Amino acid sequence: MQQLEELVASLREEGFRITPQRIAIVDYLLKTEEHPSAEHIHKTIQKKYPMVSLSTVYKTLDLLKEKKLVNEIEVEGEARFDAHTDEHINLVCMNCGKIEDIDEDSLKEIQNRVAKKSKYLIVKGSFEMFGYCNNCKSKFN
Amino acid sequence: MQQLEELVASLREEGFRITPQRIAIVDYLLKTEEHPSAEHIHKTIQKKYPMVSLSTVYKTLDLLKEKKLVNEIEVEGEARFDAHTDEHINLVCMNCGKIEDIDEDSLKEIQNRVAKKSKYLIVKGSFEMFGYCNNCKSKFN
DNA sequence: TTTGATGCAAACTTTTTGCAGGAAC
DNA sequence: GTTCCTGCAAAAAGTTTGCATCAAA
Repeated sequence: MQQLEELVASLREEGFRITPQRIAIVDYLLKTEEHPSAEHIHKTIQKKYPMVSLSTVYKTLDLLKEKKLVNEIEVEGEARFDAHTDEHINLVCMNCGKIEDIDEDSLKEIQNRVAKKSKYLIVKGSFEMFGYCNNCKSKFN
Repeated sequence: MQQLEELVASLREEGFRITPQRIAIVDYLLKTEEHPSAEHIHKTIQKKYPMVSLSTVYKTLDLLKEKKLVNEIEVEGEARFDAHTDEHINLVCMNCGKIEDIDEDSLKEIQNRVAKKSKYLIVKGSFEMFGYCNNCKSKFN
């Protein structure tokens, strides 16, 4: 988990200006485990910082994605964001919508095998698994 | 790979009507390896069958998804469709946009491990890997 | 003949863009 | 003071929906 100060420093070093809006967005992304959508980020940080527009959220997320400081995953036609940039599997609960991360040591191994088999140069993997979480699964057995 | 006749029979058995539009869509999906978008399906089959509207494509895709006769994957905010419903890894070339399938025997094993670790009931996995295909990769080394 | 399917147009959702004003440097 | 960023409003892109018409059964 990165610290706010580190991320802000990275942005400053790249020549980007540090604005209250950017701090609010980055701060929230680092603290949450929710894999929020742009809309959700916007609504949440508006409680604390009412002066952040949705388009600024989108523009900041683009910036952070480009600098590899956040990852984007797609769930049901909506982009969701995650400042935990280590490779992991996203587990999506099809009932309550929760997204959980799982570190999975064998991911790298799979990527290597696929690379060998396909002759692709693999840059990243996106692993989403869908199912029912521990709380919800009793309803679907 | 399923045959057109089988798929059409499945639909008929479920009580759905067999229309020229549905045949055109299903026929194209079975023949292509392109993982087309709805828009692309529409454009392509219009050459042969000019009387297919985009909303019918969407409605038919919804039907096929529901009946598990096609899978949907998201690439860059757009839904892409695939009649190859066996579990596999989708390899997306970040240069030319091609999507290739790879059967990967260890997928099931990974799913089992993740299920055990997370206590989730895993229903399906979506595995996309992004990189550069054999033709494009020389440009990115 | 009786549904269910089609196709248009309009609505909706998520994301992107242009630009004038404002804030960071 | 200069340049980059913000936020509005408008547009774009992808998808869904309502409804009158049409065709499969």
